Amino acid sequence: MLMHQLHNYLNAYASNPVTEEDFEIIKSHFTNKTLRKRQYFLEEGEICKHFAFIIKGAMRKYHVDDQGKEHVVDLYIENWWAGDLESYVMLKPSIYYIDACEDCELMLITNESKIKLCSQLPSFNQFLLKLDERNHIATQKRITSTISSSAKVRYDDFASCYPEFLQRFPQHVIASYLGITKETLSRVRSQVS
Amino acid sequence: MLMHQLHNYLNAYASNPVTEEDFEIIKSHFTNKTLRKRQYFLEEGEICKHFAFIIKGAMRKYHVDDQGKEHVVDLYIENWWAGDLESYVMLKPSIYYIDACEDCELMLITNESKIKLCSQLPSFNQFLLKLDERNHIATQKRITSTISSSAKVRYDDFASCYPEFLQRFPQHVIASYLGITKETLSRVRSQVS
DNA sequence: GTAGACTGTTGACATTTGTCAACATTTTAT
DNA sequence: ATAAAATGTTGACAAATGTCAACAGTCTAC
Repeated sequence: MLMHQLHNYLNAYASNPVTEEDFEIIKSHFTNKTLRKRQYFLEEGEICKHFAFIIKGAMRKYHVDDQGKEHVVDLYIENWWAGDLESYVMLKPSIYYIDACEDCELMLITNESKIKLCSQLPSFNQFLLKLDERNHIATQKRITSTISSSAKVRYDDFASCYPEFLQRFPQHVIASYLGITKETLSRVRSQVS
Repeated sequence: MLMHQLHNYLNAYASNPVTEEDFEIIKSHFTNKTLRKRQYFLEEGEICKHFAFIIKGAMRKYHVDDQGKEHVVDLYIENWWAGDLESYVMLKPSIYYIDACEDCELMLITNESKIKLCSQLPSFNQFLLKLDERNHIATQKRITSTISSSAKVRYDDFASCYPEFLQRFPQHVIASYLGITKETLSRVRSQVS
């Protein structure tokens, strides 16, 4: 049963293990969903009603600008969370698309369920705090890298930090995530490090 | 007494107001500090023992690369928090500098105090969660802008989003925050919007 | 199995941004 | 009061990256 993957994941971040009973409570707040490759989880203009815990598969979040160009903002694989927080908590129409880059198995949770879970289980609340912390740190690093480094250095950093992502996402998606064109990425890759 | 500014700030983010008694508890976990312009709050290699709530003044966080160049990662003014989360929670030497861009009055809190406060007062925990949420959303927008837009558009967005910052920080600091040189910013500013 | 989409590479050239140097003003320290 | 540091602008040129077009290989849907 794939559900236990979330249990393992929670335990990896909790200060003390999540009991079976607590996990039953947690489980009851989630629903399951599968997505085929290239299907949307969220489209621009929609409200992001659920956050998705990825059991299996890969997804990306991107923004389409006024010239119709896609800009990849986030990449997700197993054990990550996908969603648009601003839309989720403020009930605002999202400016992002989220779609599946591989067939996906997801566990979904609404904001109401999340809030209920947080008040019911302080450990779940703590877990979310830690997650935000970790996310904040990673994002800070990404910004530092984006404003400080050349395309080549950014790619090399990305490749050493997330080697698995190179196998899971096509190059033009990674290029967009790094804020460069697919042509520049192709050229940068052919240079020796 | 400047302390009440923190109280107001907490109330602005709490789902229900913080009582006087609760605020006394909160206050007891903070210490005061003043910084003169250009003094360091944190230097590279140090562990960030405190987070600072800014009562008055302006600060910046920056990274110095191998070529000795400064890259501004964050700008802070009144009612913002300054610190390096990664160093703070993991007790790792920081790679950042944080210094005062104006004379500052700060309220400091250690990580132990923060943790204690969170378990003592669930409302303080909730408050931090909301703050992280808000921060996450702002950071997401910054990344979207950085990877998607030209120097001119990034500056215009910044100027309309944080007009006050233009008055409080010198141009070369803002340029660095936007990931461009001061010369490019100077040229971009002289173009009509 | 075939047509069309998706992916990745390369070349020629354009555009954006950076680099370096010079200079003028303003602010700061003594 | 004065020298030094910080700030902001401009010009000439260089480097990085983007744009557009052509092409080839792979995957996908029917």
